Amino acid sequence: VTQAISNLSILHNLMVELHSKLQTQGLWQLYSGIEQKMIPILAAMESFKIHVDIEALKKTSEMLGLLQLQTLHPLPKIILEYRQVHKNKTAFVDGLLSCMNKTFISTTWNQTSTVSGRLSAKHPNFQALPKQPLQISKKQHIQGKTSDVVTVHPRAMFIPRDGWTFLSADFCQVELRLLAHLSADPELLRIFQNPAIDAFSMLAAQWKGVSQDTVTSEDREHAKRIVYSVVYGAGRERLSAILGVSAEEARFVRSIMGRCRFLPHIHSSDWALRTQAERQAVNFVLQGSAADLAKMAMIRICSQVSSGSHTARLLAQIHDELLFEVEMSQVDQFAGLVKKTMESLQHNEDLHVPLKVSVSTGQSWGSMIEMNLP
DNA sequence: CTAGCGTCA
DNA sequence: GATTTGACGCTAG
Repeated sequence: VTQAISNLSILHNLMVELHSKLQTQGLWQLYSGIEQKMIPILAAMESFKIHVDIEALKKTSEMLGLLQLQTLHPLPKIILEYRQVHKNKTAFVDGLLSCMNKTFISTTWNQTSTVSGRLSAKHPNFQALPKQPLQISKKQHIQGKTSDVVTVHPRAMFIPRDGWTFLSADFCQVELRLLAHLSADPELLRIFQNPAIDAFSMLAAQWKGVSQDTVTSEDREHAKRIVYSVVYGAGRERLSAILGVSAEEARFVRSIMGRCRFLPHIHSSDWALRTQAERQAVNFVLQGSAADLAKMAMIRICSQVSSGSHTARLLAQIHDELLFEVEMSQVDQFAGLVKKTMESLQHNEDLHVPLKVSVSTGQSWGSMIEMNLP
């Protein structure tokens, strides 16, 4: 009973406090007259059931699923397609055109706009151009079955100047490797010790129960999504302990290079805020450390270029990927330099896991082919 | 799950 | 009538 009285007393104090706050802001009327009265109404609404005609739903779903081709109405498809086409046009054609300067673009790179230390790009956002070609059906005549398909590949629009070629260098599974290093998980470390293994392909193969060389790029991408979801979401509790994230009294975390992120809600009593801060903490350590590595790679490579005979230019950074433009005659040599410099960051930073870099070249950013390097 | 930017409604 | 916002599109891990 005394407990109940004490609780009531707390409630009362809260009420008085809230009342005065609302009143001073002129919100009391709104609160008591409208919002408070809404509560039981909404509660009732939520407890009621609105019945669904399952058969009709199934039929509808079937109809829409059958691409609602020329049967019934062509309009919905046309609208949906129009929206997609229009969006693609505005985003990847008009958007690009508005950034054009004669025959080229040069995007703006933000150095201080992310919490993790990553770069961001705008005008255009070179880091978010579609990877896969977009397919849009061109003219779907109302009667005719002529479905002309036009495919547009935004990345293929970017080409090197005459006599030069694109060369891109990619840190393979960089955040996962950093996780292996920072967590010192023996299983993960063992996987990465073998340079021939592609961790995501392996996991995809296990996941779907097929042999590893039948894994499609979609399967691999799927496995990758799942792995990162687990690492940054479900695996949070175990990970935060391993990465020493929440154990500390400190209200911030650091990347391998000491970049830090403050997490004011890490000890919040609000579950949503606190768990979000925990996920952000785990993510920051890995994403921020990966950003550190990428930036160091950029610095080291560019310094070698400017002090040597190479004429290569760094055109863009897509987080774990560096895109260069290289004179044809220097491609092979430069490829070796880039790969070596990037992979040697392992030793410079005393990582307990090897770094792997894959290098590809091409005559457009949409058609890069991996090089075979030692 | 975590980071961004750009396009709508 | 113009301007701001939240959802979703794409990217990266």
